[in-house]
Amino acid sequence: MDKKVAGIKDVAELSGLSIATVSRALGGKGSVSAKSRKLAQDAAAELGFVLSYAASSLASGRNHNIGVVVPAVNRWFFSSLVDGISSELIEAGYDLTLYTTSQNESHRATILTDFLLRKRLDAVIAVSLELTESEIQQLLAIHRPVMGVGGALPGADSIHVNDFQLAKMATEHLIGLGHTHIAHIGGANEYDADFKLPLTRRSGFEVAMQEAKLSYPADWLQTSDFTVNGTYATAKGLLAAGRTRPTAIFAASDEMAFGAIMAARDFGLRVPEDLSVIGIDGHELGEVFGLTTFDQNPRGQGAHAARRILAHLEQQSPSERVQHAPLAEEFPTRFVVRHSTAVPPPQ
Amino acid sequence: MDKKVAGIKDVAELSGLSIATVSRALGGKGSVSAKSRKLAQDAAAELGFVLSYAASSLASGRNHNIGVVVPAVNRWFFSSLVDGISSELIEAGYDLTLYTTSQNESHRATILTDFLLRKRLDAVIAVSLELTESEIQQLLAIHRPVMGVGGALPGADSIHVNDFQLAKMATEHLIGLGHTHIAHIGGANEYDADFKLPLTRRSGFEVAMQEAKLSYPADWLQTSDFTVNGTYATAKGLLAAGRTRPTAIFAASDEMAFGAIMAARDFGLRVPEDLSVIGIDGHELGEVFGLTTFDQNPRGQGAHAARRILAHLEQQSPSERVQHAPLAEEFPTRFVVRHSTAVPPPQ
DNA sequence: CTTCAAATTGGAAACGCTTTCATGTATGTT
DNA sequence: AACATACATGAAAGCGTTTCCAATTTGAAG
Repeated sequence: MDKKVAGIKDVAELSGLSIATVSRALGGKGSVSAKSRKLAQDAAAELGFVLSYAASSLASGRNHNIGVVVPAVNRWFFSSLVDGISSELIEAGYDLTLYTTSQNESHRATILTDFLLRKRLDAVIAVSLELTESEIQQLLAIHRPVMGVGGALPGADSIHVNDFQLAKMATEHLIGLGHTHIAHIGGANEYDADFKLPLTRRSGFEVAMQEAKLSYPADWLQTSDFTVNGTYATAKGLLAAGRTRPTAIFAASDEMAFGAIMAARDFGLRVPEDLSVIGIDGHELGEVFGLTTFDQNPRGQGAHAARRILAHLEQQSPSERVQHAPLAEEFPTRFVVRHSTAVPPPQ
Repeated sequence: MDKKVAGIKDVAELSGLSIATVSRALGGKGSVSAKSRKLAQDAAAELGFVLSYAASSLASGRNHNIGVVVPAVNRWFFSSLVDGISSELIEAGYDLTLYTTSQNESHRATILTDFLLRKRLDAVIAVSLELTESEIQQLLAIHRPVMGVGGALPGADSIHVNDFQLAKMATEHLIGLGHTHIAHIGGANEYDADFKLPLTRRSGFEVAMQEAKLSYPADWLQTSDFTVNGTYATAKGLLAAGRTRPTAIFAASDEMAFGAIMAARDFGLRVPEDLSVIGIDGHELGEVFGLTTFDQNPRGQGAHAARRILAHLEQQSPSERVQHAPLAEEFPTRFVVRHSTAVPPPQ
């Protein structure tokens, strides 16, 4: 009984218009008189008709769908980015197709060929993901703009913060307060794969220390995963009683900083009186932890990236899109001083 | 110079096979001899050809794409769910299209008609989202299975935890320890829209208290948003000096519990010696906070929901899919006792 | 060496729109 | 009033697969 789902043809019939006009009316493309538009819309509503994306895409080459590739969604930084992207895309009437790479390293390749390339996407936003030049070329070859977030992508647009500088400034903040015993907890090497972010931040630390002519025991350069839990454990090792403790810790991310603060508390160390902690990120929990950090506003970065790529898309039709030189944009950060950092305790 | 992107026709030519056979070989549908398959695949690889989703979808009616609607991605619970869903879908070769509703209430309607219904999706997983019966019918009418997570959806499958029971048990845990002065911080009414979760958990608290013949001042029934920050502020009010303090707090979510713990610390209250705190969720930070909670494993829930819906999809072709009675499944939780709860302090 | 069922294959008709092109028609100009 | 211009509209040609159907091959069994 339940007939076939209504097609545009049915709408045309019911409204007394041609298929072409109905398409224009509903798709909002060509010029249609207000009267016809209403006619078409009413008929569509009556039939419960909606345009089929598949058919539209096939015919027009436009998908209204943007792919977002993130290492993981359940990490604050990435989910904030996705949130920012999502809000812009919905606004613009675009779908967002989400790909997570880190659950299974082997999926990474699959994702690219099987999903990204299958022409379902109009563009791709790759977060903290290192695509090879050839992968990018593949994408660009089928006229899909690519935008990197969290690091430069060879040959593609990108937006990122200056990780080296941030790390250096964070360290210098501690040095400026008078600290001379500073430790760093950075990302483990295994996380270096994408954009070498942990490495970059560590360099910032090292250079700042070096410039200040400060040295530190080798084991004050710790690594852990980027989680609170992982860093909590690491920091416990670092702060264990019976050894020389640093008076300040520069954590490569806010979540790591939280872990360090929690660990410090477990040892009865007060922050910042006994131990200063600084992070990088701008995590929402920074507030209750009173964490001093560099806010890099990932939500804003996501929104910005989305806007950039949308602007690019709206520009022209896919095939005649201009291929400008890749633009690597630096996203501004904000230094947020709270009360997790202070002058070191008196000797 | 860069010719048109290769189509299946080109592959057919290059491989010496017919279009039909190439389609079968690459799509993995009908039966194809091993020889032909290899021929087709080699030719496709040589031309850098991949099937077009749009065309495939149009012709087959299958999208290999599942929509996931969540209130927000940047909240631990939801992002964990999405993570679980994502990992299952990738495994199965399905795309995941993400919609977030809460950034702008007005988008909610748009999302449904403009996105969900436009036949781009094979199925929809709605998280903590209350669809009206008619909305669900629309979805089902176009043969799109719908699955609710976090609450029952009228007429659709769903998977959820028993919020009332959980809340009751959490409260009873505190009562069992000997607490008589128990406060509850639940979700604000404005968040009741979807599935009345805050309300349900509050009832669990109230019923448990009532059964134990315990009373409490009206203002020990606090509400806040579901965030750490928000609850931190709320808890500060609750624990403010110079008033009768509860000896235990049941927070409606782990994040709220963290906020309460942080607030307690600011007042110099030790957890659990001076104040017991219990939550619900199984948040990863529960570990470092030592939080006693009910782990409802959102990642697992997501994965489970994904598997269920995939099983449903693989079953038959969209149109002949059997319309079974809606199945509301209860997802198991795990009581995790850590050290945020203990017997109340001596009078 | 037949015979028959099962496996493979190719031709061609969908799938449901968008868009170009050509043709009117309303609007504005001098 | 005559002519140019912009807007509206319909017919029809794709868009790139999948899949039905019929034809052909293959393989096993007799």
